[in-house]
Amino acid sequence: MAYQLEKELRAPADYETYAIQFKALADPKRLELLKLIGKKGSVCVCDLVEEMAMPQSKLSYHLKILLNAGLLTKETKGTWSYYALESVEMERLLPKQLYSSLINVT
Amino acid sequence: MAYQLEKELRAPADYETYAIQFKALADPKRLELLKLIGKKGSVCVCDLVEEMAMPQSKLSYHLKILLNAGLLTKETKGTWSYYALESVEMERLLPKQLYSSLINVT
DNA sequence: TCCTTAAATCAAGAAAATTTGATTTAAAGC
DNA sequence: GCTTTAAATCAAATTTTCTTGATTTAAGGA
Repeated sequence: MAYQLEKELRAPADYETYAIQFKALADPKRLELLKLIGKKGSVCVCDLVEEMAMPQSKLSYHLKILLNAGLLTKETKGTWSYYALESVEMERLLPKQLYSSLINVT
Repeated sequence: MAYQLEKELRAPADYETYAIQFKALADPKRLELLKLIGKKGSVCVCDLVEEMAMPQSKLSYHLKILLNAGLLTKETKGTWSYYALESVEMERLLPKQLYSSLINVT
């Protein structure tokens, strides 16, 4: 009974988190972005601007969504920001087939 | 070379499909809805209206999104529509922890 | 300090998703 | 045929998300 109650209380919060993560993934452009980052390992925004053919502010917007969802890490060096996949979270969240298509693309 | 090309051509379409499915999952209310359907096994809309405390048109809207994403099945009997989880697709798409929280909830 | 470059943020407009209540469709019973 | 009930659809209003271009922040070099 206490166990059931605990489950009921915990579920909605978990769903919030999942919803944020799925929302981040719910865009073909952001999936492409993840793939590109996965392929390069660690990339600065300026490189992504060229490769994604996107304005810089737009890219920052989408990177922030992925970062907030816990799917990316960010490391700042000087004026550069380097983004990389948060592989543990990605692997936990994504179906195998998709996950392996996003990393180690040769 | 042909292999690489094939991958390039196939990827965007796959991302579209994944985006549709993740979008369907990107809402706490829809996740609750999936859980309720999973718990009941097979449910008509009229029962869901009561349990989800939602207007009927709103429910139909969300059910359609989940159905289009391939996450639900629909079977019509007379004037009733019965919805159930498309378990194979759900299991393929969802992280284990989430999947098992949505089915067989006692 | 001044200038340059990289990246984040902001504000306004555009587009997409959601909500609402009313209407329509369609099956079943009388 | 008429009525009732279940569910889908529609149109309008609202809310959320996305895009754009300009501005701001912050680090590094001359």
